[in-house]
Amino acid sequence: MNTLAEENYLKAIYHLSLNDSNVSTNQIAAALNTKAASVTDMLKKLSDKALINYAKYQGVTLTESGEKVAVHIIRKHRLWEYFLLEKLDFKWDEVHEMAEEMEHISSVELIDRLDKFMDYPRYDPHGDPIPDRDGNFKKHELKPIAVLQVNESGVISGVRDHSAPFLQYLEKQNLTIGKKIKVIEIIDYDHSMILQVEQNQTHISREVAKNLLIAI
Amino acid sequence: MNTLAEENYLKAIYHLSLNDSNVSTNQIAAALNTKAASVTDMLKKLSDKALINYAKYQGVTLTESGEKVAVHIIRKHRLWEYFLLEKLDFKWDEVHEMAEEMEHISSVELIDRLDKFMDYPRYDPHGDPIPDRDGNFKKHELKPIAVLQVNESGVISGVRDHSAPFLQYLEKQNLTIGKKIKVIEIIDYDHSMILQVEQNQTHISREVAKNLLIAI
DNA sequence: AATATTTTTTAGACAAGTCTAAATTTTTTA
DNA sequence: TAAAAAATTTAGACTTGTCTAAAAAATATT
Repeated sequence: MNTLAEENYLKAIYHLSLNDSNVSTNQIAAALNTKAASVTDMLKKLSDKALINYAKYQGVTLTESGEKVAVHIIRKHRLWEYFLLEKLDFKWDEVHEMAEEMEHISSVELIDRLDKFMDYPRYDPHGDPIPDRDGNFKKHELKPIAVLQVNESGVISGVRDHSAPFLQYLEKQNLTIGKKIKVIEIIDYDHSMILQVEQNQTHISREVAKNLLIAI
Repeated sequence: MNTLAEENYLKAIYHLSLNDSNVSTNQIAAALNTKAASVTDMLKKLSDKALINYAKYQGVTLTESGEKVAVHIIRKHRLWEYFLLEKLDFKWDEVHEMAEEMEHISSVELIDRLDKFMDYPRYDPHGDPIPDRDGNFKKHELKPIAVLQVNESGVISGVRDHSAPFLQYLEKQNLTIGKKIKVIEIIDYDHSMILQVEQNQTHISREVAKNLLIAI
Protein backbone atom coordinates (compact mmCIF):
# COMPACT_ATOMS: atom_id res chain seq x y z
CA MET A 1 0.00 0.00 0.00
CA ASN A 2 0.85 3.64 -0.30
CA THR A 3 1.54 6.04 2.54
CA LEU A 4 -0.79 8.86 3.42
CA ALA A 5 1.63 11.39 1.93
CA GLU A 6 1.86 9.42 -1.32
CA GLU A 7 -1.92 9.26 -1.56
CA ASN A 8 -2.21 13.00 -1.10
CA TYR A 9 0.35 13.66 -3.82
CA LEU A 10 -1.43 11.35 -6.26
CA LYS A 11 -4.76 13.00 -5.57
CA ALA A 12 -3.29 16.48 -6.02
CA ILE A 13 -1.62 15.48 -9.29
CA TYR A 14 -4.87 13.98 -10.51
CA HIS A 15 -6.85 17.15 -9.81
CA LEU A 16 -4.19 19.38 -11.36
CA SER A 17 -4.08 17.12 -14.44
CA LEU A 18 -7.66 18.06 -15.22
CA ASN A 19 -6.54 21.58 -16.10
CA ASP A 20 -3.01 20.99 -17.44
CA SER A 21 -1.97 17.68 -18.89
CA ASN A 22 1.55 18.12 -17.53
CA VAL A 23 1.70 19.09 -13.88
CA SER A 24 4.60 21.17 -12.56
CA THR A 25 6.50 20.85 -9.30
CA ASN A 26 5.39 24.32 -8.19
CA GLN A 27 1.74 23.59 -8.89
CA ILE A 28 1.93 20.53 -6.67
CA ALA A 29 3.76 22.45 -3.97
CA ALA A 30 1.06 25.13 -3.98
CA ALA A 31 -1.76 22.55 -3.91
CA LEU A 32 -0.26 20.67 -0.98
CA ASN A 33 0.96 23.71 0.88
CA THR A 34 4.52 22.46 0.88
CA LYS A 35 7.87 23.42 -0.68
CA ALA A 36 9.08 22.63 -4.19
CA ALA A 37 12.10 20.76 -2.82
CA SER A 38 9.84 18.42 -0.87
CA VAL A 39 7.79 17.79 -3.98
CA THR A 40 10.87 16.85 -5.99
CA ASP A 41 11.82 14.28 -3.34
CA MET A 42 8.37 12.73 -3.40
CA LEU A 43 8.19 12.71 -7.20
CA LYS A 44 11.25 10.48 -7.25
CA LYS A 45 9.60 8.04 -4.89
CA LEU A 46 6.36 7.96 -6.85
CA SER A 47 8.32 7.51 -10.04
CA ASP A 48 10.24 4.60 -8.52
CA LYS A 49 6.90 2.99 -7.68
CA ALA A 50 5.73 3.55 -11.26
CA LEU A 51 2.80 5.69 -10.15
CA ILE A 52 3.87 8.72 -12.17
CA ASN A 53 5.86 9.50 -15.32
CA TYR A 54 8.54 11.89 -14.26
CA ALA A 55 11.51 13.43 -16.08
CA LYS A 56 13.54 16.11 -14.34
CA TYR A 57 12.34 19.65 -15.04
CA GLN A 58 9.60 18.29 -17.30
CA GLY A 59 6.65 17.99 -14.95
CA VAL A 60 4.65 14.82 -14.32
CA THR A 61 1.69 12.78 -15.49
CA LEU A 62 0.03 9.88 -13.70
CA THR A 63 0.67 6.38 -14.99
CA GLU A 64 -2.30 4.09 -15.45
CA SER A 65 -1.76 2.56 -12.03
CA GLY A 66 -1.23 5.97 -10.45
CA GLU A 67 -4.49 7.20 -11.90
CA LYS A 68 -6.27 4.11 -10.64
CA VAL A 69 -5.07 4.80 -7.12
CA ALA A 70 -6.05 8.48 -7.37
CA VAL A 71 -9.53 7.72 -8.67
CA HIS A 72 -10.10 5.20 -5.89
CA ILE A 73 -9.16 7.82 -3.29
CA ILE A 74 -11.57 10.24 -4.92
CA ARG A 75 -14.27 7.56 -4.86
CA LYS A 76 -13.75 7.14 -1.15
CA HIS A 77 -13.70 10.88 -0.54
CA ARG A 78 -16.95 11.51 -2.37
CA LEU A 79 -18.78 8.54 -0.89
CA TRP A 80 -17.85 9.63 2.63
CA GLU A 81 -18.98 13.17 1.83
CA TYR A 82 -22.29 11.82 0.66
CA PHE A 83 -22.58 9.73 3.83
CA LEU A 84 -21.83 12.69 6.06
CA LEU A 85 -24.46 14.81 4.34
CA GLU A 86 -27.21 12.26 3.78
CA LYS A 87 -26.89 10.09 6.87
CA LEU A 88 -25.32 12.32 9.49
CA ASP A 89 -26.99 15.57 8.39
CA PHE A 90 -23.87 17.67 7.97
CA LYS A 91 -24.05 20.67 5.64
CA TRP A 92 -22.23 20.71 2.32
CA ASP A 93 -19.63 23.17 3.57
CA GLU A 94 -18.77 20.95 6.56
CA VAL A 95 -18.02 17.61 4.94
CA HIS A 96 -14.82 18.22 3.00
CA GLU A 97 -12.36 18.35 5.90
CA MET A 98 -13.68 15.16 7.48
CA ALA A 99 -13.66 13.34 4.14
CA GLU A 100 -10.00 14.32 3.74
CA GLU A 101 -9.24 12.01 6.64
CA MET A 102 -11.77 9.32 5.83
CA GLU A 103 -10.60 8.88 2.24
CA HIS A 104 -7.48 7.15 3.55
CA ILE A 105 -9.32 4.28 5.26
CA SER A 106 -7.98 1.36 3.27
CA SER A 107 -10.64 -1.36 3.10
CA VAL A 108 -12.10 -1.76 -0.39
CA GLU A 109 -14.88 -3.98 0.91
CA LEU A 110 -15.87 -1.25 3.36
CA ILE A 111 -16.24 1.36 0.67
CA ASP A 112 -18.18 -0.99 -1.61
CA ARG A 113 -20.61 -1.72 1.21
CA LEU A 114 -20.91 1.96 2.04
CA ASP A 115 -21.73 2.57 -1.62
CA LYS A 116 -24.45 -0.08 -1.48
CA PHE A 117 -25.75 1.20 1.88
CA MET A 118 -26.43 4.57 0.27
CA ASP A 119 -27.88 2.97 -2.85
CA TYR A 120 -25.05 3.82 -5.22
CA PRO A 121 -25.18 7.62 -5.39
CA ARG A 122 -23.82 9.08 -8.64
CA TYR A 123 -22.91 12.57 -7.42
CA ASP A 124 -21.49 13.91 -4.19
CA PRO A 125 -22.92 16.92 -2.30
CA HIS A 126 -20.89 19.33 -4.45
CA GLY A 127 -22.13 17.85 -7.69
CA ASP A 128 -18.96 15.92 -8.44
CA PRO A 129 -19.42 12.45 -9.92
CA ILE A 130 -18.64 9.42 -7.75
CA PRO A 131 -16.49 6.77 -9.51
CA ASP A 132 -17.85 3.21 -9.29
CA ARG A 133 -15.76 0.35 -7.91
CA ASP A 134 -14.06 -0.08 -11.26
CA GLY A 135 -13.12 3.60 -11.38
CA ASN A 136 -15.61 4.56 -14.06
CA PHE A 137 -17.62 7.76 -13.92
CA LYS A 138 -18.98 10.39 -16.25
CA LYS A 139 -16.56 13.28 -16.44
CA HIS A 140 -19.29 15.84 -16.21
CA GLU A 141 -19.70 18.46 -18.85
CA LEU A 142 -20.21 21.60 -16.85
CA LYS A 143 -19.38 25.19 -17.57
CA PRO A 144 -19.06 28.23 -15.30
CA ILE A 145 -21.96 30.64 -15.10
CA ALA A 146 -19.46 33.26 -16.25
CA VAL A 147 -19.78 32.06 -19.86
CA LEU A 148 -23.53 32.73 -20.01
CA GLN A 149 -24.99 35.73 -21.85
CA VAL A 150 -27.91 37.86 -20.72
CA ASN A 151 -31.21 35.92 -20.73
CA GLU A 152 -29.48 32.54 -20.88
CA SER A 153 -30.22 30.12 -18.06
CA GLY A 154 -29.03 26.85 -16.56
CA VAL A 155 -29.20 24.50 -13.56
CA ILE A 156 -26.55 24.76 -10.86
CA SER A 157 -24.74 21.42 -10.97
CA GLY A 158 -21.34 21.85 -9.37
CA VAL A 159 -18.67 24.10 -7.91
CA ARG A 160 -15.07 24.68 -8.86
CA ASP A 161 -14.06 26.00 -5.44
CA HIS A 162 -14.84 23.55 -2.63
CA SER A 163 -13.83 25.80 0.27
CA ALA A 164 -16.19 26.24 3.21
CA PRO A 165 -16.37 30.07 2.88
CA PHE A 166 -17.44 29.83 -0.76
CA LEU A 167 -20.02 27.14 -0.06
CA GLN A 168 -21.40 29.09 2.90
CA TYR A 169 -21.74 32.14 0.68
CA LEU A 170 -23.62 30.12 -1.94
CA GLU A 171 -25.89 28.64 0.70
CA LYS A 172 -26.75 32.12 1.95
CA GLN A 173 -27.49 33.32 -1.61
CA ASN A 174 -29.62 30.25 -2.18
CA LEU A 175 -27.29 29.19 -4.99
CA THR A 176 -27.29 25.46 -4.31
CA ILE A 177 -27.09 22.32 -6.44
CA GLY A 178 -30.23 21.82 -8.54
CA LYS A 179 -31.39 25.44 -8.50
CA LYS A 180 -32.36 26.98 -11.84
CA ILE A 181 -30.80 30.36 -12.58
CA LYS A 182 -31.19 32.94 -15.34
CA VAL A 183 -28.85 35.81 -16.21
CA ILE A 184 -30.76 39.10 -15.96
CA GLU A 185 -27.91 41.51 -16.48
CA ILE A 186 -24.14 41.61 -16.89
CA ILE A 187 -22.39 44.72 -15.59
CA ASP A 188 -19.87 45.88 -18.19
CA TYR A 189 -17.52 47.48 -15.71
CA ASP A 190 -16.56 44.41 -13.63
CA HIS A 191 -18.43 41.60 -15.42
CA SER A 192 -20.46 40.91 -12.32
CA MET A 193 -23.87 39.33 -12.94
CA ILE A 194 -27.40 39.73 -11.72
CA LEU A 195 -29.14 36.36 -11.55
CA GLN A 196 -32.75 35.32 -11.16
CA VAL A 197 -32.96 32.45 -8.63
CA GLU A 198 -36.49 31.33 -7.94
CA GLN A 199 -38.39 34.45 -6.77
CA ASN A 200 -35.26 36.50 -6.00
CA GLN A 201 -32.47 38.28 -7.79
CA THR A 202 -28.85 38.01 -6.63
CA HIS A 203 -25.81 39.98 -7.67
CA ILE A 204 -22.66 37.86 -7.95
CA SER A 205 -19.08 38.87 -8.76
CA ARG A 206 -17.18 37.49 -11.75
CA GLU A 207 -15.08 35.53 -9.26
CA VAL A 208 -18.18 33.70 -8.06
CA ALA A 209 -19.51 33.29 -11.61
CA LYS A 210 -16.31 31.51 -12.59
CA ASN A 211 -16.54 29.05 -9.69
CA LEU A 212 -20.19 28.13 -9.95
CA LEU A 213 -20.98 25.50 -12.59
CA ILE A 214 -24.08 24.71 -14.60
CA ALA A 215 -25.03 21.72 -16.73
CA ILE A 216 -24.55 22.23 -20.44
CA MET B 1 -3.62 16.78 18.63
CA ASN B 2 -1.78 13.53 19.10
CA THR B 3 -0.11 11.49 16.39
CA LEU B 4 -1.37 8.12 15.30
CA ALA B 5 1.50 6.41 17.10
CA GLU B 6 0.79 8.31 20.32
CA GLU B 7 -2.88 7.34 20.14
CA ASN B 8 -2.00 3.70 19.72
CA TYR B 9 0.32 3.80 22.71
CA LEU B 10 -2.32 5.44 24.89
CA LYS B 11 -4.90 2.89 23.87
CA ALA B 12 -2.52 -0.01 24.56
CA ILE B 13 -1.60 1.40 27.96
CA TYR B 14 -5.27 1.84 28.79
CA HIS B 15 -6.12 -1.76 27.94
CA LEU B 16 -3.11 -3.12 29.81
CA SER B 17 -4.01 -0.98 32.83
CA LEU B 18 -7.23 -2.95 33.23
CA ASN B 19 -5.21 -5.98 34.29
CA ASP B 20 -2.20 -4.41 36.00
CA SER B 21 -2.37 -0.95 37.51
CA ASN B 22 1.25 -0.33 36.57
CA VAL B 23 2.10 -1.15 32.97
CA SER B 24 5.63 -2.25 32.03
CA THR B 25 7.70 -1.33 29.01
CA ASN B 26 7.81 -4.94 27.85
CA GLN B 27 4.04 -5.35 28.10
CA ILE B 28 3.55 -2.35 25.86
CA ALA B 29 6.16 -3.59 23.42
CA ALA B 30 4.38 -6.95 23.20
CA ALA B 31 0.97 -5.34 22.76
CA LEU B 32 2.14 -3.06 19.98
CA ASN B 33 4.43 -5.57 18.33
CA THR B 34 7.43 -3.32 18.70
CA LYS B 35 10.71 -3.25 20.65
CA ALA B 36 11.23 -2.18 24.25
CA ALA B 37 13.71 0.52 23.19
CA SER B 38 11.09 2.11 20.95
CA VAL B 39 8.61 2.05 23.79
CA THR B 40 11.02 3.84 26.13
CA ASP B 41 11.45 6.59 23.53
CA MET B 42 7.72 7.06 23.18
CA LEU B 43 7.11 6.97 26.93
CA LYS B 44 9.35 10.01 27.27
CA LYS B 45 7.32 11.89 24.68
CA LEU B 46 4.00 10.97 26.26
CA SER B 47 5.37 11.93 29.66
CA ASP B 48 6.51 15.31 28.29
CA LYS B 49 2.96 15.86 27.06
CA ALA B 50 1.61 14.94 30.51
CA LEU B 51 -0.41 12.05 29.12
CA ILE B 52 1.28 9.42 31.31
CA ASN B 53 3.03 9.22 34.67
CA TYR B 54 6.41 7.75 33.97
CA ALA B 55 9.44 7.13 36.14
CA LYS B 56 12.38 5.19 34.71
CA TYR B 57 12.22 1.47 35.36
CA GLN B 58 8.94 1.90 37.26
CA GLY B 59 6.33 1.37 34.56
CA VAL B 60 3.58 3.81 33.65
CA THR B 61 0.03 4.86 34.43
CA LEU B 62 -2.19 7.18 32.42
CA THR B 63 -2.76 10.70 33.71
CA GLU B 64 -6.32 11.99 33.80
CA SER B 65 -5.89 13.65 30.42
CA GLY B 66 -4.18 10.56 28.98
CA GLU B 67 -7.08 8.40 30.10
CA LYS B 68 -9.54 10.85 28.59
CA VAL B 69 -7.79 10.59 25.23
CA ALA B 70 -7.67 6.79 25.45
CA VAL B 71 -11.34 6.46 26.33
CA HIS B 72 -12.33 8.73 23.47
CA ILE B 73 -10.37 6.56 21.03
CA ILE B 74 -12.11 3.50 22.43
CA ARG B 75 -15.47 5.27 22.03
CA LYS B 76 -14.68 5.88 18.38
CA HIS B 77 -13.45 2.32 17.84
CA ARG B 78 -16.57 0.75 19.31
CA LEU B 79 -19.02 3.06 17.58
CA TRP B 80 -17.41 2.37 14.22
CA GLU B 81 -17.53 -1.38 14.95
CA TYR B 82 -21.21 -1.07 15.72
CA PHE B 83 -21.74 0.90 12.51
CA LEU B 84 -19.91 -1.68 10.41
CA LEU B 85 -21.97 -4.50 11.86
CA GLU B 86 -25.40 -2.88 12.07
CA LYS B 87 -25.38 -0.67 9.00
CA LEU B 88 -22.94 -2.30 6.60
CA ASP B 89 -23.67 -5.90 7.59
CA PHE B 90 -20.16 -7.00 8.36
CA LYS B 91 -19.71 -9.95 10.72
CA TRP B 92 -18.33 -9.52 14.21
CA ASP B 93 -15.00 -11.07 13.29
CA GLU B 94 -14.51 -8.65 10.39
CA VAL B 95 -14.96 -5.27 12.04
CA HIS B 96 -11.96 -4.95 14.33
CA GLU B 97 -9.27 -4.29 11.72
CA MET B 98 -11.28 -1.60 9.97
CA ALA B 99 -12.17 0.07 13.25
CA GLU B 100 -8.45 0.21 14.08
CA GLU B 101 -8.10 2.69 11.23
CA MET B 102 -11.39 4.51 11.72
CA GLU B 103 -10.80 5.20 15.41
CA HIS B 104 -8.19 7.80 14.40
CA ILE B 105 -10.61 10.03 12.47
CA SER B 106 -10.42 13.17 14.55
CA SER B 107 -13.77 14.99 14.37
CA VAL B 108 -15.65 14.89 17.66
CA GLU B 109 -18.82 16.21 16.02
CA LEU B 110 -18.67 13.35 13.53
CA ILE B 111 -18.54 10.71 16.20
CA ASP B 112 -21.33 12.34 18.21
CA ARG B 113 -23.54 12.37 15.14
CA LEU B 114 -22.64 8.77 14.34
CA ASP B 115 -23.64 7.89 17.90
CA LYS B 116 -27.00 9.62 17.40
CA PHE B 117 -27.48 8.06 13.94
CA MET B 118 -27.31 4.62 15.53
CA ASP B 119 -29.50 5.69 18.45
CA TYR B 120 -26.82 5.66 21.13
CA PRO B 121 -25.85 1.99 21.34
CA ARG B 122 -24.48 0.94 24.73
CA TYR B 123 -22.45 -2.11 23.70
CA ASP B 124 -20.33 -2.92 20.66
CA PRO B 125 -20.60 -6.17 18.66
CA HIS B 126 -18.20 -7.91 21.06
CA GLY B 127 -20.18 -6.94 24.12
CA ASP B 128 -17.81 -4.16 25.18
CA PRO B 129 -19.46 -1.02 26.56
CA ILE B 130 -19.36 2.16 24.43
CA PRO B 131 -18.31 5.28 26.38
CA ASP B 132 -20.64 8.28 25.97
CA ARG B 133 -19.35 11.66 24.77
CA ASP B 134 -18.23 12.53 28.29
CA GLY B 135 -16.26 9.30 28.55
CA ASN B 136 -18.64 7.59 30.97
CA PHE B 137 -19.56 3.94 30.64
CA LYS B 138 -20.34 0.98 32.85
CA LYS B 139 -17.22 -1.07 33.36
CA HIS B 140 -19.02 -4.31 32.86
CA GLU B 141 -18.95 -7.00 35.47
CA LEU B 142 -18.26 -10.12 33.47
CA LYS B 143 -16.52 -13.33 34.33
CA PRO B 144 -15.06 -16.08 32.16
CA ILE B 145 -17.09 -19.25 31.66
CA ALA B 146 -14.07 -21.03 33.11
CA VAL B 147 -15.13 -20.06 36.65
CA LEU B 148 -18.52 -21.79 36.38
CA GLN B 149 -19.25 -25.12 38.07
CA VAL B 150 -21.27 -27.98 36.63
CA ASN B 151 -24.96 -27.09 36.26
CA GLU B 152 -24.33 -23.36 36.54
CA SER B 153 -25.42 -21.20 33.64
CA GLY B 154 -25.09 -17.69 32.24
CA VAL B 155 -25.59 -15.45 29.24
CA ILE B 156 -22.71 -14.87 26.86
CA SER B 157 -21.98 -11.16 27.12
CA GLY B 158 -18.43 -10.53 25.94
CA VAL B 159 -15.07 -11.89 24.82
CA ARG B 160 -11.60 -11.40 26.19
CA ASP B 161 -9.87 -12.29 22.90
CA HIS B 162 -11.04 -10.13 19.98
CA SER B 163 -9.09 -11.92 17.25
CA ALA B 164 -10.86 -13.00 14.07
CA PRO B 165 -9.96 -16.71 14.41
CA PHE B 166 -11.43 -16.87 17.92
CA LEU B 167 -14.61 -15.04 16.88
CA GLN B 168 -15.00 -17.25 13.82
CA TYR B 169 -14.68 -20.31 16.03
CA LEU B 170 -17.36 -18.97 18.39
CA GLU B 171 -19.66 -18.18 15.48
CA LYS B 172 -19.31 -21.72 14.21
CA GLN B 173 -20.06 -23.17 17.64
CA ASN B 174 -23.06 -20.85 17.95
CA LEU B 175 -21.46 -19.21 20.99
CA THR B 176 -22.47 -15.63 20.28
CA ILE B 177 -23.44 -12.61 22.38
CA GLY B 178 -26.80 -13.07 24.08
CA LYS B 179 -26.84 -16.90 23.96
CA LYS B 180 -27.68 -18.70 27.18
CA ILE B 181 -25.28 -21.50 28.13
CA LYS B 182 -25.20 -24.12 30.87
CA VAL B 183 -22.24 -26.22 32.02
CA ILE B 184 -23.05 -29.91 31.60
CA GLU B 185 -19.71 -31.40 32.47
CA ILE B 186 -16.14 -30.38 33.29
CA ILE B 187 -13.42 -32.81 32.25
CA ASP B 188 -10.97 -33.24 35.13
CA TYR B 189 -7.99 -34.03 32.97
CA ASP B 190 -7.77 -30.76 30.95
CA HIS B 191 -10.55 -28.65 32.50
CA SER B 192 -12.35 -28.55 29.18
CA MET B 193 -16.11 -28.05 29.40
CA ILE B 194 -19.22 -29.44 27.78
CA LEU B 195 -21.84 -26.72 27.38
CA GLN B 196 -25.51 -26.77 26.57
CA VAL B 197 -26.29 -24.05 23.99
CA GLU B 198 -29.90 -24.00 22.91
CA GLN B 199 -30.64 -27.50 21.55
CA ASN B 200 -26.99 -28.54 21.16
CA GLN B 201 -24.01 -29.47 23.27
CA THR B 202 -20.54 -28.11 22.55
CA HIS B 203 -17.19 -29.13 23.95
CA ILE B 204 -14.84 -26.21 24.57
CA SER B 205 -11.24 -26.13 25.79
CA ARG B 206 -10.19 -24.33 28.96
CA GLU B 207 -8.48 -21.78 26.69
CA VAL B 208 -11.82 -20.92 25.14
CA ALA B 209 -13.59 -20.99 28.51
CA LYS B 210 -11.20 -18.36 29.81
CA ASN B 211 -11.81 -16.02 26.88
CA LEU B 212 -15.59 -16.22 26.71
CA LEU B 213 -17.37 -13.98 29.22
CA ILE B 214 -20.79 -14.17 30.83
CA ALA B 215 -22.81 -11.64 32.80
CA ILE B 216 -22.59 -12.06 36.55
C1' DA C 1 24.51 -11.55 50.17
C1' DA C 2 26.65 -12.34 45.89
C1' DT C 3 25.78 -13.76 41.34
C1' DA C 4 22.89 -14.63 37.41
C1' DT C 5 18.98 -13.35 34.81
C1' DT C 6 15.62 -10.34 33.17
C1' DT C 7 14.02 -5.82 32.25
C1' DT C 8 14.76 -1.32 30.90
C1' DT C 9 17.37 2.42 29.18
C1' DT C 10 20.97 4.64 26.39
C1' DA C 11 23.64 5.29 22.28
C1' DG C 12 23.89 5.41 17.65
C1' DA C 13 21.72 4.45 13.25
C1' DC C 14 18.09 4.47 9.67
C1' DA C 15 13.75 5.60 6.66
C1' DA C 16 10.06 8.85 5.61
C1' DG C 17 8.89 13.29 4.89
C1' DT C 18 9.90 17.80 5.41
C1' DC C 19 12.79 22.19 5.35
C1' DT C 20 16.43 26.08 3.88
C1' DA C 21 20.05 27.52 1.05
C1' DA C 22 22.68 26.92 -2.93
C1' DA C 23 23.25 25.14 -7.59
C1' DT C 24 21.38 24.08 -11.98
C1' DT C 25 18.17 24.13 -15.76
C1' DT C 26 14.54 26.24 -18.31
C1' DT C 27 12.04 30.15 -19.80
C1' DT C 28 11.49 34.94 -20.58
C1' DT C 29 12.93 39.28 -22.03
C1' DA C 30 15.48 42.82 -23.81
C1' DT D 1 20.79 35.22 -28.59
C1' DA D 2 22.73 36.58 -24.36
C1' DA D 3 21.47 38.10 -19.87
C1' DA D 4 17.88 38.07 -16.33
C1' DA D 5 14.26 35.80 -14.06
C1' DA D 6 11.74 31.89 -12.73
C1' DA D 7 11.39 27.08 -11.89
C1' DT D 8 13.44 23.00 -10.40
C1' DT D 9 16.78 20.11 -8.30
C1' DT D 10 20.57 18.98 -5.11
C1' DA D 11 22.84 19.07 -0.70
C1' DG D 12 22.60 18.91 3.90
C1' DA D 13 19.83 19.12 8.01
C1' DC D 14 15.82 18.18 11.13
C1' DT D 15 11.74 15.44 13.30
C1' DT D 16 9.19 11.28 14.14
C1' DG D 17 9.20 6.74 14.97
C1' DT D 18 11.61 2.83 14.57
C1' DC D 19 15.67 -0.51 15.12
C1' DT D 20 20.12 -3.17 17.10
C1' DA D 21 23.67 -3.57 20.33
C1' DA D 22 25.52 -2.38 24.60
C1' DA D 23 25.07 -0.53 29.29
C1' DA D 24 22.62 -0.03 33.53
C1' DA D 25 19.14 -1.18 36.87
C1' DA D 26 15.94 -4.29 39.00
C1' DT D 27 14.69 -8.89 40.17
C1' DA D 28 15.48 -13.72 40.97
C1' DT D 29 18.41 -17.50 42.40
C1' DT D 30 21.59 -20.07 44.88
